[in-house]
Order: sequence, then structure tokens, then C-alpha cells
Amino acid sequence: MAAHGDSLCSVIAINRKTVDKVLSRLPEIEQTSEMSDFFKVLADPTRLQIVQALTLEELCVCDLSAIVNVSVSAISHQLRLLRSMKIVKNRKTGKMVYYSLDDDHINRLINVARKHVLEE
Amino acid sequence: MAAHGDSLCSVIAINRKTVDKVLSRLPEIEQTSEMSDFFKVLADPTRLQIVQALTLEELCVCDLSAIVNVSVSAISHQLRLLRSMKIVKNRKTGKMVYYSLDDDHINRLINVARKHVLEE
DNA sequence: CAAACACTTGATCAATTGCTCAAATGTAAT
DNA sequence: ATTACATTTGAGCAATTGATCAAGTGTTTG
Repeated sequence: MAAHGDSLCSVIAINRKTVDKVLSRLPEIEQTSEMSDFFKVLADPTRLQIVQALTLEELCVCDLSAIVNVSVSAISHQLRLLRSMKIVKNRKTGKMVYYSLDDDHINRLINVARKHVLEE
Repeated sequence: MAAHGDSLCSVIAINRKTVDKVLSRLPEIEQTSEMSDFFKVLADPTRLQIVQALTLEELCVCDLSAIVNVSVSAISHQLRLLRSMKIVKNRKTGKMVYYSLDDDHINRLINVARKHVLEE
């Protein structure tokens, strides 16, 4: 992001000072990218339903499939993604695999979003 | 979502009682869908950068373009989306259009996400 | 061991997304 | 009026996404 001060940049800023000030206060692009990846997880109705269900109770894949009304395979794919993002964890018991939330922030995040959706 | 109790459903739930309990406590699918649309807005690095910049200062399209380092056209397209989601508002002065945040929840949401990204 | 079960995984495909480009709008200056 | 400028808009396109299907793993039951 340091290249912004470069005069070769094709973009012409109206207020160079304002732009520089904002740029200096903005988080690193990499951190922003990580944050958007985090939001991306909750940006899909299926995943959001999975996460919301897991805020209530530890659940196996099959029950999640029944709750969200999506195939077991699709649920498993999504759980894999949620696992990779450290948002859910699992516990195996025989053939069964029980999933639960692995993160405290999710609940708060969902509550703020719910308020935004409800208030208008 | 009422169809979940239907025995014709191809998915076989392991714990019918657990499934029914979770289903009764889960928000309506429509509300969940709205929430995921909201998260979707912040799920893209470009839009997240725009929003983060606007938490600091009211900015015109051209300056936003310089800050985010994306073409004016692309910024304008994203601002249109953000406007439709009631997340930003604009103010016109001559040829210039200044954008600012139209929502209080965004800041809180971003802060929670940042904590999640930083702590690990 | 064989069958049934719970889940995972890889390939495939349609739908969506985010950008670019070109053209359009609307305002201000010459 | 003509030109320049700030922004918007629509079409088109490559990349990504989320579901399905078929085949796989690993565990338990008969």
C-alpha cells in the first residue's frame, strides 16, 4: 500500500493530504483481508444457520443436515471450511462426529448483525 | 422451514428431539438470510477497506479510489451496493459526491472481527 | 467377514461475484 | 457552446462459490 504516494499512480487524488492521513490510519491490507475472510464465513445462509444452530447445542453432522435442510455432503463441506477458519471444532465418538463452536466472538458478531437487521 | 418435521424428508435425523428443539429456537430463515446479506457486504476486501476508510472521514469517490487503489468505476459500483444496503450515504456538492457511513453497527462489527483476527 | 452406517472427499457444474471497458450523465470552467 | 472533470451505469468476462453426485474412509453391528 506504500505505492499510493507514487506520482506514477494513474489515480488522481483530489485531496492528497486527506488521502495520506486516511492511509496512515488504515489497518494493513493483510489484516483487512483476514477480516473479510472472517466475514465471508457468515456471509452464506447455510453456514450462518450452521453456526447459529451450534450456538444453541453441540450437534452431529446428520442432525445439522436435518436442521439446515441441506445434504449431509454439503454440510460436511461447509464444516470443513468452518474448521479451517477455527470457528468450529469437532469431537468423534464412534461413527459420530459432534461439532461445536470454537470461538467466543461469533456470538457477539451475530448479535450486532441481528440488531442491524431488526432495527430500521 | 416448517417442512422439517415432515417424515417425507430424505434426511434422517439421529436425534429427532434435539433437532426439533434447535429448530424451534432458530431465527426465521428469512432473518438469517438478511443477516448473511449484511455480512456479505464486509466479506470483500475492497468494500471492507471502503467502509474502514469511511469510519475515519467523509470521502469523495476519487479519494476513495486512491486510498483503496482500485479504479473509480469499481469503487462507484461498490458504493452503489453499500448504498442499497443502507451502510453508506452520500452528499453532492457540484461535481463531487462525498460518502460517509450511514450506520452505527458497522464500527462495532468491525471491532469484534478485528479482535478475532488479532487474538489467536 | 459382510453389510450398514456416519461422515469425508474430489470432481463437476451452474450461479454469483468483482473487475474492466466504453459510453452516459451532470456540473463547472473557458 | 465547448471542453474538462467527477461520477455513474451497463455489458462482458474471468474467477470464485456452493451444491450435487459418486466414490472413498473408518466404525459398528449381525
